[in-house]
Amino acid sequence: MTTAGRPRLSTKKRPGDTALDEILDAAAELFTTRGFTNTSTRMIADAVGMRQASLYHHFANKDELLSLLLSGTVDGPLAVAQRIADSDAAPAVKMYALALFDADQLCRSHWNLGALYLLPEIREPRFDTFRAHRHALMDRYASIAADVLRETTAALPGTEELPFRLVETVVNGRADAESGRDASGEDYARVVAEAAVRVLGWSGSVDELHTEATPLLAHAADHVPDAPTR
Amino acid sequence: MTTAGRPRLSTKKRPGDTALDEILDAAAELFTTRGFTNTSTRMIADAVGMRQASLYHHFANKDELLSLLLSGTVDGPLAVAQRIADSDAAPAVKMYALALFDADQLCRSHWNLGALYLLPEIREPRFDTFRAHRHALMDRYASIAADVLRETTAALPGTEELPFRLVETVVNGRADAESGRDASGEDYARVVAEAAVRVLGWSGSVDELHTEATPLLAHAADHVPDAPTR
DNA sequence: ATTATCTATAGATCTATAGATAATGC
DNA sequence: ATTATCTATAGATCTATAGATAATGC
Repeated sequence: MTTAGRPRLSTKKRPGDTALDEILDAAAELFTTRGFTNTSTRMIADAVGMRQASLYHHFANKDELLSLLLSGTVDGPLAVAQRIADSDAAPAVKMYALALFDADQLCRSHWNLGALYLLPEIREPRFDTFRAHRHALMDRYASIAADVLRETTAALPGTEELPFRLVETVVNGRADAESGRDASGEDYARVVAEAAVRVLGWSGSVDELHTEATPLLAHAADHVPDAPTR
Repeated sequence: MTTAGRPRLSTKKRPGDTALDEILDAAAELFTTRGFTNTSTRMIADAVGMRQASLYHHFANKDELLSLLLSGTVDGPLAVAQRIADSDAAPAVKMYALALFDADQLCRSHWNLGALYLLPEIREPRFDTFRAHRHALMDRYASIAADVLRETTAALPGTEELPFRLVETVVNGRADAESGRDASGEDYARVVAEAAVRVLGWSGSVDELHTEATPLLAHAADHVPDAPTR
């Protein structure tokens, strides 16, 4: 049982139900490790096992490929952040839960998709709807962080930016690990989530936070179209 | 009073005593904002005010330009880290001082030079002497962090990676600020340095740390060829 | 007939080299 | 004579389109 269309010269090399999924998998690997401009459509085609020109049957241009990957990674976290913010949990629990969810997702995705945020190319105007979504997520973090700070001792202005930045560091850790460095412990996500509340001056028990965050997350992450794990 | 050689068609557009300095200034701006492969030698030449081919009188190839910028940014911090590690200050003071020095330098450099570390291209083997230097710096951080952790309550494994990662976040903050987001408070460096000891469970006074770190830094940073501020 | 691939290639880059030119320095 | 620029261009890409081909679906 094959499908319609002329057969490929090469056998299947990538996971995915559709040709576009196979292409996105290869593009994710190459864009995150080599960068966007430094990855040619020929390299993607070779990694998929089809001819360079054949790619264009599945998308309009190279930019669209990056856009598809980007939109798959922000929408989930943003929806989860919204639900966590709307819950009636304590601020520290919200902060911990949000950081844990995002850090965990960044740790577990098959390719280091968070590294796409670091690509210089996404600062060009054609990607600014993506950047707007990402800034909305940053604002959620800052708002919850400010709530936590109100309950602890005075901190320097700018401290509310730290939790979001800490979560982002998962990306750097994975990138360095891939270029020949020992992997940062298997649950670096918990390290980051704990740090996110510690930098806000929260000094209570993290085990308790974790216990409270778990059911909150189970609810918030329910039915949310999360980023592809592979 | 001009100099030897055929005159340029354009007037001087960049700071620098030599043509190479002018070129490096333009390359620093373009590589940090647009990326390496996505910046053509023609763009650099236009930004300097000379012809594309004329650039090659001052360096052998585009890679060398990036190498020159990279080596200017790690050597200073590594030397300072060495002197701080060799001092007899308390571990928390060392950690705070090191983080403050690096974060401050990353904040103040004319262009966001730390963003060069995030370029995917530097993972290619031709840049691995740079990566080795950078890993040496990471090891210094981890070693001092481990000393601090030994004096505080037990933490999850992997926690000793956090101070280095926190310092790196200065780069992300500046990059986001440049693409149209409010600048993170003027002394974000102090926020980061404080966070670096807080995530290690250190709960004493940061003002005291700062007071002790200042003379240590004055000595450690003395006669060190630091990164170009402009 | 429709679909998904293939081959071939146009047109636009981009890096780096070759050789001419216009200054200063001796 | 030496230096730093210039003009011109070779050779190697790279993206995207045009049109042929080999399957399935009806």
